[in-house]
Amino acid sequence: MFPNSLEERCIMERTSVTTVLRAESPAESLCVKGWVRTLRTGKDIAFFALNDGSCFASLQVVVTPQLSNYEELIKIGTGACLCVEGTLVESPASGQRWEIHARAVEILGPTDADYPLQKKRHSLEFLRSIAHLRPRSNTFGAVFRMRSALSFAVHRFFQERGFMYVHTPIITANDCEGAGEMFRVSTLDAETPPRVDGKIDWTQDFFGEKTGLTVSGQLQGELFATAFSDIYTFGPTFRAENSNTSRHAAEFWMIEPEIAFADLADDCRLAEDFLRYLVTYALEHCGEDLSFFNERIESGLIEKLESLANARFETLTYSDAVSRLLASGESFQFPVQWGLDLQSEHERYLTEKVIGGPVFVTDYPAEIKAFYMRLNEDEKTVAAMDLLVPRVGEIIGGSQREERLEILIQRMKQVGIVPESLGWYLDIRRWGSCSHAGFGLGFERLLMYITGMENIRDVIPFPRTPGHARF
RNA sequence: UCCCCGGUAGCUCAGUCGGUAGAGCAGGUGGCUGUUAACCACCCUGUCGCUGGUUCGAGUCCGGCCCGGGGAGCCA
Repeated sequence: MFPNSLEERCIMERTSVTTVLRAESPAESLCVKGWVRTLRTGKDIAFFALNDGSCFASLQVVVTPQLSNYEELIKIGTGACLCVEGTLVESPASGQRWEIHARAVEILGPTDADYPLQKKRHSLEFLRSIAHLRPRSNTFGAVFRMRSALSFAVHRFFQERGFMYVHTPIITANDCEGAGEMFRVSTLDAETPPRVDGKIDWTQDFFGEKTGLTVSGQLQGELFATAFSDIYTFGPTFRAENSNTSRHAAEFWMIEPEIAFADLADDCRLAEDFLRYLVTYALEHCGEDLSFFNERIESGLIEKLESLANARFETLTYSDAVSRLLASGESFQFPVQWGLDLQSEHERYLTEKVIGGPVFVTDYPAEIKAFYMRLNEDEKTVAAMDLLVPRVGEIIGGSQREERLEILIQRMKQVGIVPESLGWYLDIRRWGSCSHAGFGLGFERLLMYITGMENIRDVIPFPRTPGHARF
Protein backbone atom coordinates (compact mmCIF):
# COMPACT_ATOMS: atom_id res chain seq x y z
CA MET A 1 0.00 0.00 0.00
CA PHE A 2 2.84 2.36 0.93
CA PRO A 3 5.81 0.54 -0.56
CA ASN A 4 9.10 1.25 1.16
CA SER A 5 7.46 3.63 3.57
CA LEU A 6 9.02 3.97 6.96
CA GLU A 7 5.86 2.65 8.56
CA GLU A 8 6.08 -0.56 6.60
CA ARG A 9 9.70 -1.07 7.49
CA CYS A 10 9.00 -0.44 11.15
CA ILE A 11 6.03 -2.73 11.59
CA MET A 12 8.08 -5.73 12.67
CA GLU A 13 10.38 -3.89 14.98
CA ARG A 14 8.48 -1.25 16.90
CA THR A 15 9.85 -0.78 20.39
CA SER A 16 7.55 0.51 23.13
CA VAL A 17 8.49 3.72 24.91
CA THR A 18 8.64 1.93 28.24
CA THR A 19 11.16 -0.54 26.82
CA VAL A 20 13.22 2.25 25.30
CA LEU A 21 13.31 4.24 28.54
CA ARG A 22 14.50 1.20 30.47
CA ALA A 23 17.47 0.78 28.12
CA GLU A 24 20.81 -0.09 29.69
CA SER A 25 22.92 1.16 26.82
CA PRO A 26 22.63 3.26 23.64
CA ALA A 27 21.23 1.67 20.49
CA GLU A 28 22.23 2.34 16.91
CA SER A 29 18.83 1.83 15.37
CA LEU A 30 15.33 1.50 16.69
CA CYS A 31 11.79 2.47 15.82
CA VAL A 32 9.13 3.97 18.07
CA LYS A 33 5.56 4.99 17.30
CA GLY A 34 3.29 7.17 19.33
CA TRP A 35 1.45 10.43 19.76
CA VAL A 36 3.03 13.84 20.31
CA ARG A 37 2.32 15.20 23.79
CA THR A 38 4.22 18.48 23.52
CA LEU A 39 6.63 19.91 21.01
CA ARG A 40 9.21 22.68 20.95
CA THR A 41 10.27 23.69 17.49
CA GLY A 42 12.95 26.02 16.18
CA LYS A 43 14.88 26.86 13.08
CA ASP A 44 17.76 24.49 13.77
CA ILE A 45 16.33 21.94 16.19
CA ALA A 46 13.01 20.59 17.39
CA PHE A 47 11.96 18.41 20.32
CA PHE A 48 8.92 16.13 20.36
CA ALA A 49 7.69 14.36 23.46
CA LEU A 50 6.36 11.06 22.12
CA ASN A 51 4.00 8.95 24.22
CA ASP A 52 2.57 5.54 23.33
CA GLY A 53 0.71 4.82 26.56
CA SER A 54 3.08 2.02 27.56
CA CYS A 55 4.21 4.08 30.53
CA PHE A 56 3.66 7.48 32.07
CA ALA A 57 6.80 9.11 30.69
CA SER A 58 7.23 10.30 27.13
CA LEU A 59 10.30 9.81 24.98
CA GLN A 60 12.15 12.89 23.77
CA VAL A 61 12.66 12.85 20.02
CA VAL A 62 15.31 15.23 18.68
CA VAL A 63 14.78 16.38 15.10
CA THR A 64 17.12 18.50 13.01
CA PRO A 65 16.89 20.17 9.55
CA GLN A 66 18.97 17.34 8.10
CA LEU A 67 15.68 15.46 7.75
CA SER A 68 14.20 16.06 4.31
CA ASN A 69 10.73 16.74 5.72
CA TYR A 70 11.90 19.00 8.58
CA GLU A 71 9.80 21.96 7.39
CA GLU A 72 6.71 19.76 7.39
CA LEU A 73 7.53 18.23 10.78
CA ILE A 74 7.85 21.49 12.70
CA LYS A 75 4.33 22.38 11.60
CA ILE A 76 2.65 19.35 13.23
CA GLY A 77 0.46 19.90 16.23
CA THR A 78 -0.05 18.25 19.60
CA GLY A 79 -1.64 14.84 19.19
CA ALA A 80 -0.10 13.94 15.84
CA CYS A 81 0.84 10.29 15.39
CA LEU A 82 4.44 9.65 14.37
CA CYS A 83 6.71 6.80 13.38
CA VAL A 84 10.28 7.64 14.37
CA GLU A 85 13.41 5.76 13.40
CA GLY A 86 16.77 6.77 14.82
CA THR A 87 19.55 6.33 17.34
CA LEU A 88 19.09 6.03 21.08
CA VAL A 89 21.61 8.15 22.95
CA GLU A 90 22.05 9.44 26.46
CA SER A 91 20.50 12.88 26.70
CA PRO A 92 23.01 15.70 27.19
CA ALA A 93 20.36 17.86 28.84
CA SER A 94 18.72 17.34 32.19
CA GLY A 95 15.12 16.18 32.37
CA GLN A 96 15.50 12.75 30.78
CA ARG A 97 18.12 10.04 30.64
CA TRP A 98 17.51 8.86 27.09
CA GLU A 99 16.47 10.52 23.86
CA ILE A 100 16.22 9.41 20.28
CA HIS A 101 17.99 11.26 17.48
CA ALA A 102 15.69 10.86 14.52
CA ARG A 103 17.04 9.66 11.19
CA ALA A 104 13.58 9.54 9.69
CA VAL A 105 10.16 10.62 10.90
CA GLU A 106 6.92 9.73 9.17
CA ILE A 107 3.68 11.49 10.02
CA LEU A 108 1.23 8.60 10.32
CA GLY A 109 -1.69 10.74 11.42
CA PRO A 110 -1.61 14.54 11.41
CA THR A 111 -3.80 16.77 13.56
CA ASP A 112 -5.23 20.22 13.06
CA ALA A 113 -5.86 23.23 15.25
CA ASP A 114 -9.14 21.71 16.46
CA TYR A 115 -7.46 18.93 18.48
CA PRO A 116 -8.94 19.51 21.94
CA LEU A 117 -6.03 18.37 24.11
CA GLN A 118 -3.46 21.05 24.71
CA LYS A 119 -0.14 20.98 26.48
CA LYS A 120 -1.69 22.47 29.56
CA ARG A 121 -3.72 21.31 32.50
CA HIS A 122 -7.34 20.55 31.62
CA SER A 123 -10.17 20.14 34.09
CA LEU A 124 -11.38 16.59 34.71
CA GLU A 125 -14.90 17.74 33.76
CA PHE A 126 -13.74 18.94 30.35
CA LEU A 127 -11.81 15.73 29.72
CA ARG A 128 -14.92 13.75 30.68
CA SER A 129 -16.80 15.54 27.90
CA ILE A 130 -14.25 14.13 25.41
CA ALA A 131 -14.07 10.65 26.88
CA HIS A 132 -12.79 9.28 23.57
CA LEU A 133 -9.63 11.43 23.81
CA ARG A 134 -8.94 11.62 27.53
CA PRO A 135 -6.88 8.39 27.62
CA ARG A 136 -4.19 10.45 25.88
CA SER A 137 -3.88 12.76 28.87
CA ASN A 138 -1.44 12.23 31.73
CA THR A 139 -4.07 11.69 34.40
CA PHE A 140 -6.25 9.26 32.49
CA GLY A 141 -3.28 7.44 31.03
CA ALA A 142 -2.19 6.73 34.59
CA VAL A 143 -5.72 5.86 35.74
CA PHE A 144 -6.33 3.30 33.04
CA ARG A 145 -2.90 1.70 33.28
CA MET A 146 -3.64 1.39 36.98
CA ARG A 147 -7.07 -0.10 36.30
CA SER A 148 -5.50 -2.74 34.09
CA ALA A 149 -2.72 -3.55 36.55
CA LEU A 150 -5.10 -3.89 39.48
CA SER A 151 -7.51 -6.07 37.48
CA PHE A 152 -4.61 -8.43 36.95
CA ALA A 153 -3.70 -8.23 40.64
CA VAL A 154 -7.25 -9.22 41.61
CA HIS A 155 -7.04 -12.38 39.55
CA ARG A 156 -3.53 -13.12 40.71
CA PHE A 157 -4.50 -12.86 44.38
CA PHE A 158 -7.33 -15.35 44.05
CA GLN A 159 -5.62 -17.69 41.62
CA GLU A 160 -2.55 -17.91 43.88
CA ARG A 161 -4.87 -19.04 46.66
CA GLY A 162 -6.65 -21.67 44.58
CA PHE A 163 -9.91 -19.77 44.14
CA MET A 164 -12.01 -20.60 41.10
CA TYR A 165 -13.13 -17.74 38.87
CA VAL A 166 -16.82 -18.06 38.04
CA HIS A 167 -18.79 -16.05 35.48
CA THR A 168 -22.14 -15.37 37.08
CA PRO A 169 -24.95 -14.31 34.74
CA ILE A 170 -25.37 -10.77 33.45
CA ILE A 171 -29.06 -11.30 32.70
CA THR A 172 -31.07 -12.52 35.64
CA ALA A 173 -34.67 -13.15 36.60
CA ASN A 174 -34.04 -12.63 40.33
CA ASP A 175 -36.08 -9.56 40.99
CA CYS A 176 -35.72 -9.73 44.74
CA GLU A 177 -32.04 -9.44 45.46
CA GLY A 178 -32.74 -6.27 47.32
CA ALA A 179 -29.54 -4.59 46.19
CA GLY A 180 -31.12 -1.87 44.09
CA GLU A 181 -33.22 -1.02 41.07
CA MET A 182 -32.65 -3.25 38.06
CA PHE A 183 -32.40 -2.37 34.39
CA ARG A 184 -35.13 -4.15 32.47
CA VAL A 185 -34.02 -6.55 29.76
CA SER A 186 -36.82 -7.13 27.29
CA THR A 187 -37.56 -7.70 23.63
CA LEU A 188 -41.21 -6.74 24.01
CA ASP A 189 -42.44 -3.85 21.89
CA ALA A 190 -42.11 -0.89 24.25
CA GLU A 191 -44.96 0.94 22.46
CA THR A 192 -47.54 -1.84 22.64
CA PRO A 193 -46.51 -4.64 24.99
CA PRO A 194 -48.84 -7.64 25.34
CA ARG A 195 -51.14 -7.25 28.32
CA VAL A 196 -53.25 -9.43 30.57
CA ASP A 197 -55.82 -7.64 32.74
CA GLY A 198 -54.12 -4.35 31.89
CA LYS A 199 -50.75 -5.52 33.18
CA ILE A 200 -47.79 -6.31 30.95
CA ASP A 201 -47.63 -10.03 30.17
CA TRP A 202 -44.01 -10.88 30.83
CA THR A 203 -44.57 -14.54 30.02
CA GLN A 204 -44.52 -13.46 26.37
CA ASP A 205 -41.11 -11.82 26.79
CA PHE A 206 -37.89 -13.36 25.46
CA PHE A 207 -37.13 -15.42 28.57
CA GLY A 208 -40.75 -16.12 29.42
CA GLU A 209 -40.49 -14.02 32.57
CA LYS A 210 -39.44 -10.59 33.77
CA THR A 211 -35.66 -10.20 33.52
CA GLY A 212 -33.05 -7.55 34.16
CA LEU A 213 -29.33 -6.89 34.39
CA THR A 214 -27.60 -8.32 37.44
CA VAL A 215 -27.15 -6.21 40.55
CA SER A 216 -24.90 -8.81 42.18
CA GLY A 217 -23.42 -12.21 41.43
CA GLN A 218 -23.48 -13.24 45.05
CA LEU A 219 -26.40 -15.66 45.05
CA GLN A 220 -24.98 -17.63 42.13
CA GLY A 221 -21.55 -17.30 43.72
CA GLU A 222 -22.86 -19.08 46.82
CA LEU A 223 -23.98 -21.98 44.62
CA PHE A 224 -20.52 -22.37 43.17
CA ALA A 225 -18.85 -22.05 46.58
CA THR A 226 -20.86 -25.05 47.73
CA ALA A 227 -19.33 -27.07 44.90
CA PHE A 228 -15.83 -25.61 44.42
CA SER A 229 -15.23 -24.40 48.00
CA ASP A 230 -13.41 -21.14 47.17
CA ILE A 231 -14.64 -19.01 44.27
CA TYR A 232 -14.72 -15.41 43.15
CA THR A 233 -16.56 -13.32 40.60
CA PHE A 234 -15.24 -10.19 38.94
CA GLY A 235 -17.55 -8.66 36.41
CA PRO A 236 -19.90 -5.89 35.39
CA THR A 237 -22.78 -4.99 37.65
CA PHE A 238 -25.70 -2.68 36.99
CA ARG A 239 -27.87 -0.44 39.10
CA ALA A 240 -30.71 1.64 37.68
CA GLU A 241 -30.82 3.97 40.69
CA ASN A 242 -31.22 7.64 39.85
CA SER A 243 -28.32 8.55 42.06
CA ASN A 244 -26.11 11.33 40.85
CA THR A 245 -23.05 11.36 43.05
CA SER A 246 -19.30 11.09 42.64
CA ARG A 247 -19.41 7.54 44.03
CA HIS A 248 -22.20 5.90 41.98
CA ALA A 249 -22.40 4.66 38.41
CA ALA A 250 -25.07 2.72 36.55
CA GLU A 251 -22.46 0.24 35.30
CA PHE A 252 -19.51 -0.78 37.43
CA TRP A 253 -17.34 -3.80 38.19
CA MET A 254 -17.63 -5.79 41.35
CA ILE A 255 -15.45 -8.45 42.95
CA GLU A 256 -17.26 -11.01 45.08
CA PRO A 257 -15.38 -13.91 46.65
CA GLU A 258 -17.34 -16.65 48.40
CA ILE A 259 -15.69 -19.23 50.67
CA ALA A 260 -17.18 -22.47 52.02
CA PHE A 261 -16.48 -23.90 55.48
CA ALA A 262 -15.85 -20.35 56.67
CA ASP A 263 -17.23 -18.03 59.31
CA LEU A 264 -17.17 -14.26 59.69
CA ALA A 265 -13.64 -14.24 61.11
CA ASP A 266 -12.37 -16.15 58.08
CA ASP A 267 -14.17 -13.66 55.86
CA CYS A 268 -12.49 -10.70 57.59
CA ARG A 269 -9.09 -12.35 57.28
CA LEU A 270 -9.63 -12.85 53.54
CA ALA A 271 -10.73 -9.23 53.08
CA GLU A 272 -7.70 -7.98 54.98
CA ASP A 273 -5.28 -10.11 52.96
CA PHE A 274 -6.98 -9.05 49.74
CA LEU A 275 -6.86 -5.31 50.35
CA ARG A 276 -3.30 -5.46 51.63
CA TYR A 277 -2.28 -7.47 48.58
CA LEU A 278 -3.80 -5.00 46.12
CA VAL A 279 -2.29 -1.95 47.80
CA THR A 280 1.11 -3.64 47.99
CA TYR A 281 0.82 -4.66 44.35
CA ALA A 282 0.16 -1.07 43.34
CA LEU A 283 3.11 0.21 45.37
CA GLU A 284 5.43 -2.39 43.86
CA HIS A 285 4.29 -2.33 40.23
CA CYS A 286 2.79 1.09 39.53
CA GLY A 287 5.37 3.41 41.07
CA GLU A 288 5.58 5.89 38.22
CA ASP A 289 1.83 6.38 37.95
CA LEU A 290 1.43 6.50 41.74
CA SER A 291 4.07 9.23 41.96
CA PHE A 292 1.98 11.30 39.58
CA PHE A 293 -1.18 10.79 41.64
CA ASN A 294 0.78 11.57 44.79
CA GLU A 295 2.01 14.83 43.28
CA ARG A 296 -0.98 16.07 41.33
CA ILE A 297 -4.13 14.33 42.56
CA GLU A 298 -3.86 13.54 46.29
CA SER A 299 -0.93 14.75 48.29
CA GLY A 300 0.20 12.12 50.80
CA LEU A 301 -1.30 9.29 48.75
CA ILE A 302 1.74 7.02 48.81
CA GLU A 303 2.15 7.50 52.53
CA LYS A 304 -1.52 6.58 52.99
CA LEU A 305 -1.09 3.38 50.96
CA GLU A 306 2.12 2.38 52.70
CA SER A 307 0.45 2.94 56.02
CA LEU A 308 -2.46 0.71 55.02
CA ALA A 309 -0.13 -1.99 53.73
CA ASN A 310 1.57 -2.15 57.12
CA ALA A 311 -1.44 -1.49 59.31
CA ARG A 312 -2.97 -3.84 61.82
CA PHE A 313 -6.66 -4.33 60.95
CA GLU A 314 -8.74 -3.92 64.10
CA THR A 315 -12.17 -5.42 64.73
CA LEU A 316 -15.03 -3.74 66.54
CA THR A 317 -18.60 -4.94 66.95
CA TYR A 318 -21.38 -2.64 65.86
CA SER A 319 -22.54 -2.41 69.49
CA ASP A 320 -19.06 -1.38 70.63
CA ALA A 321 -18.82 1.09 67.75
CA VAL A 322 -22.08 2.75 68.80
CA SER A 323 -20.87 2.96 72.41
CA ARG A 324 -17.56 4.47 71.33
CA LEU A 325 -19.31 7.03 69.14
CA LEU A 326 -21.72 7.98 71.94
CA ALA A 327 -18.83 8.26 74.41
CA SER A 328 -16.77 10.41 72.04
CA GLY A 329 -18.69 13.57 72.82
CA GLU A 330 -18.43 14.46 69.14
CA SER A 331 -21.49 16.18 67.67
CA PHE A 332 -22.60 14.44 64.51
CA GLN A 333 -25.05 15.65 61.90
CA PHE A 334 -26.95 12.33 62.07
CA PRO A 335 -28.01 10.62 65.30
CA VAL A 336 -26.07 7.70 66.76
CA GLN A 337 -28.33 5.09 68.27
CA TRP A 338 -28.31 1.29 68.50
CA GLY A 339 -30.50 0.06 65.64
CA LEU A 340 -29.73 2.89 63.23
CA ASP A 341 -27.28 2.41 60.40
CA LEU A 342 -23.90 4.12 60.65
CA GLN A 343 -23.62 7.20 58.45
CA SER A 344 -20.60 8.08 56.40
CA GLU A 345 -19.50 10.63 59.02
CA HIS A 346 -19.69 7.97 61.77
CA GLU A 347 -17.69 5.48 59.75
CA ARG A 348 -14.95 7.97 59.06
CA TYR A 349 -14.80 9.04 62.69
CA LEU A 350 -14.38 5.41 63.75
CA THR A 351 -11.57 4.62 61.33
CA GLU A 352 -9.80 7.98 61.53
CA LYS A 353 -10.23 9.08 65.15
CA VAL A 354 -11.29 6.11 67.28
CA ILE A 355 -9.03 3.46 65.71
CA GLY A 356 -6.65 5.45 63.53
CA GLY A 357 -6.46 2.79 60.84
CA PRO A 358 -8.48 0.14 59.02
CA VAL A 359 -11.21 -1.45 61.12
CA PHE A 360 -13.85 -4.14 60.66
CA VAL A 361 -17.21 -3.33 62.16
CA THR A 362 -19.11 -6.56 62.73
CA ASP A 363 -22.43 -7.94 63.96
CA TYR A 364 -24.94 -5.34 62.84
CA PRO A 365 -28.61 -5.30 63.84
CA ALA A 366 -30.52 -7.75 61.67
CA GLU A 367 -33.12 -5.12 60.71
CA ILE A 368 -30.66 -2.97 58.78
CA LYS A 369 -28.96 -5.81 56.89
CA ALA A 370 -29.84 -8.20 54.07
CA PHE A 371 -31.91 -11.37 54.55
CA TYR A 372 -29.11 -13.79 53.66
CA MET A 373 -26.80 -12.77 56.51
CA ARG A 374 -26.44 -15.32 59.29
CA LEU A 375 -28.46 -14.68 62.44
CA ASN A 376 -26.30 -14.59 65.58
CA GLU A 377 -27.02 -16.38 68.87
CA ASP A 378 -28.54 -13.22 70.34
CA GLU A 379 -31.13 -13.30 67.51
CA LYS A 380 -30.81 -9.53 67.22
CA THR A 381 -27.66 -9.18 65.18
CA VAL A 382 -26.27 -10.82 62.05
CA ALA A 383 -22.76 -11.94 61.16
CA ALA A 384 -22.06 -9.00 58.86
CA MET A 385 -18.88 -6.98 58.44
CA ASP A 386 -17.91 -3.67 56.89
CA LEU A 387 -14.27 -2.80 56.40
CA LEU A 388 -13.69 0.90 57.04
CA VAL A 389 -10.55 2.74 55.95
CA PRO A 390 -9.42 6.31 56.61
CA ARG A 391 -10.55 9.01 54.13
CA VAL A 392 -13.13 6.77 52.44
CA GLY A 393 -15.16 4.94 55.05
CA GLU A 394 -16.68 1.66 53.92
CA ILE A 395 -14.67 -0.05 51.20
CA ILE A 396 -15.72 -3.71 51.64
CA GLY A 397 -19.00 -5.18 52.86
CA GLY A 398 -19.56 -8.85 53.56
CA SER A 399 -21.12 -11.46 55.79
CA GLN A 400 -21.35 -15.05 56.84
CA ARG A 401 -24.40 -16.47 55.04
CA GLU A 402 -27.39 -18.04 56.71
CA GLU A 403 -26.93 -21.75 56.02
CA ARG A 404 -29.89 -22.96 58.12
CA LEU A 405 -32.91 -23.49 55.88
CA GLU A 406 -35.68 -22.76 58.38
CA ILE A 407 -34.10 -19.57 59.65
CA LEU A 408 -33.39 -18.34 56.13
CA ILE A 409 -37.01 -18.91 55.07
CA GLN A 410 -38.18 -17.06 58.16
CA ARG A 411 -35.88 -14.10 57.41
CA MET A 412 -37.10 -13.93 53.81
CA LYS A 413 -40.70 -13.79 54.94
CA GLN A 414 -39.85 -11.03 57.41
CA VAL A 415 -38.50 -8.77 54.66
CA GLY A 416 -41.28 -9.64 52.20
CA ILE A 417 -39.51 -12.02 49.83
CA VAL A 418 -41.54 -15.01 48.67
CA PRO A 419 -39.27 -18.00 49.45
CA GLU A 420 -40.53 -19.95 46.41
CA SER A 421 -39.20 -17.23 44.10
CA LEU A 422 -35.68 -18.16 45.20
CA GLY A 423 -36.22 -21.89 45.46
CA TRP A 424 -32.97 -22.66 43.68
CA TYR A 425 -31.08 -20.55 46.22
CA LEU A 426 -32.77 -22.31 49.14
CA ASP A 427 -31.82 -25.68 47.65
CA ILE A 428 -28.20 -25.08 48.71
CA ARG A 429 -29.44 -25.25 52.31
CA ARG A 430 -31.64 -28.26 51.59
CA TRP A 431 -28.87 -30.55 50.33
CA GLY A 432 -25.40 -30.57 51.81
CA SER A 433 -25.56 -27.17 53.42
CA CYS A 434 -22.46 -25.79 55.05
CA SER A 435 -21.30 -22.58 56.63
CA HIS A 436 -19.98 -20.10 54.08
CA ALA A 437 -19.14 -16.43 53.83
CA GLY A 438 -18.14 -13.78 51.33
CA PHE A 439 -17.84 -10.10 50.60
CA GLY A 440 -18.22 -7.55 47.84
CA LEU A 441 -15.78 -4.90 46.72
CA GLY A 442 -16.65 -2.25 44.16
CA PHE A 443 -13.65 -2.22 41.85
CA GLU A 444 -14.01 1.48 41.03
CA ARG A 445 -14.12 2.40 44.71
CA LEU A 446 -10.89 0.51 45.18
CA LEU A 447 -9.40 2.40 42.25
CA MET A 448 -10.55 5.70 43.71
CA TYR A 449 -8.88 4.82 46.98
CA ILE A 450 -5.60 3.78 45.37
CA THR A 451 -5.36 6.61 42.82
CA GLY A 452 -6.89 9.40 44.88
CA MET A 453 -9.35 10.22 42.09
CA GLU A 454 -12.49 11.65 43.66
CA ASN A 455 -15.13 10.98 40.99
CA ILE A 456 -16.09 7.45 40.00
CA ARG A 457 -16.58 8.62 36.40
CA ASP A 458 -12.88 9.39 36.25
CA VAL A 459 -11.80 5.80 36.89
CA ILE A 460 -14.15 4.23 34.29
CA PRO A 461 -13.10 4.22 30.62
CA PHE A 462 -16.61 5.03 29.36
CA PRO A 463 -18.79 5.88 32.37
CA ARG A 464 -22.54 5.33 32.43
CA THR A 465 -24.57 7.52 34.78
CA PRO A 466 -28.16 8.80 34.71
CA GLY A 467 -28.57 10.68 31.43
CA HIS A 468 -25.18 9.63 30.07
CA ALA A 469 -24.36 6.65 27.86
CA ARG A 470 -22.32 8.46 25.18
CA PHE A 471 -19.16 7.14 23.59
C1' U B 1 -34.97 12.54 43.58
C1' C B 2 -33.82 16.76 47.26
C1' C B 3 -30.42 20.96 48.92
C1' C B 4 -26.31 24.35 47.69
C1' C B 5 -22.92 26.49 43.96
C1' G B 6 -21.77 27.45 38.94
C1' G B 7 -22.32 28.18 33.13
C1' U B 8 -18.26 34.55 29.69
C1' A B 9 -13.09 33.02 23.39
C1' G B 10 -11.02 26.15 21.57
C1' C B 11 -9.25 25.56 27.22
C1' U B 12 -8.63 27.95 32.34
C1' C B 13 -10.71 32.09 34.27
C1' A B 14 -11.43 37.87 35.42
C1' G B 15 -15.39 41.25 34.51
C1' U B 16 -16.28 46.70 40.26
C1' C B 17 -22.22 50.39 41.39
C1' G B 18 -26.51 47.96 35.39
C1' G B 19 -23.24 51.86 30.68
C1' U B 20 -22.14 47.95 25.26
C1' A B 21 -16.21 42.23 26.75
C1' G B 22 -10.72 41.03 28.77
C1' A B 23 -6.09 38.01 30.43
C1' G B 24 -3.11 33.59 30.19
C1' C B 25 -2.81 29.24 27.35
C1' A B 26 -4.14 27.17 22.43
C1' G B 27 -4.17 28.79 17.01
C1' G B 28 -1.57 32.07 12.96
C1' U B 29 2.97 34.98 11.36
C1' G B 30 7.99 36.21 12.35
C1' G B 31 12.31 35.83 15.61
C1' C B 32 15.37 33.11 18.96
C1' U B 33 17.01 28.75 21.76
C1' G B 34 19.96 21.49 23.51
C1' U B 35 14.53 22.75 24.50
C1' U B 36 11.68 20.75 29.24
C1' A B 37 3.79 22.90 30.18
C1' A B 38 10.56 26.89 26.46
C1' C B 39 10.94 32.21 25.44
C1' C B 40 10.04 37.32 22.71
C1' A B 41 6.97 40.38 19.29
C1' C B 42 2.64 40.98 16.51
C1' C B 43 -2.23 38.99 14.75
C1' C B 44 -6.94 36.23 15.13
C1' U B 45 -10.88 34.46 18.37
C1' G B 46 -17.45 35.66 21.54
C1' U B 47 -25.44 33.53 20.17
C1' C B 48 -21.76 36.09 27.82
C1' G B 49 -26.06 28.17 28.58
C1' C B 50 -31.39 28.87 26.61
C1' U B 51 -35.83 31.66 27.22
C1' G B 52 -39.14 35.33 29.04
C1' G B 53 -39.25 39.86 32.07
C1' U B 54 -37.58 44.72 34.59
C1' U B 55 -34.79 49.00 32.49
C1' C B 56 -33.25 54.44 28.17
C1' G B 57 -29.62 50.46 28.58
C1' A B 58 -28.60 43.56 31.19
C1' G B 59 -22.64 39.28 31.12
C1' U B 60 -24.42 41.97 35.65
C1' C B 61 -31.18 42.30 38.48
C1' C B 62 -35.87 38.79 38.55
C1' G B 63 -38.77 34.12 36.79
C1' G B 64 -38.70 29.45 34.08
C1' C B 65 -35.89 25.68 31.64
C1' C B 66 -31.22 23.01 30.20
C1' C B 67 -26.32 21.45 31.51
C1' G B 68 -22.15 20.84 35.00
C1' G B 69 -19.98 20.53 40.05
C1' G B 70 -20.43 19.62 45.44
C1' G B 71 -23.46 17.51 49.36
C1' A B 72 -27.69 14.19 50.97
C1' G B 73 -30.53 9.76 50.30
C1' C B 74 -29.67 4.81 48.06
C1' C B 75 -25.58 1.85 47.90
C1' A B 76 -20.64 -0.84 45.70
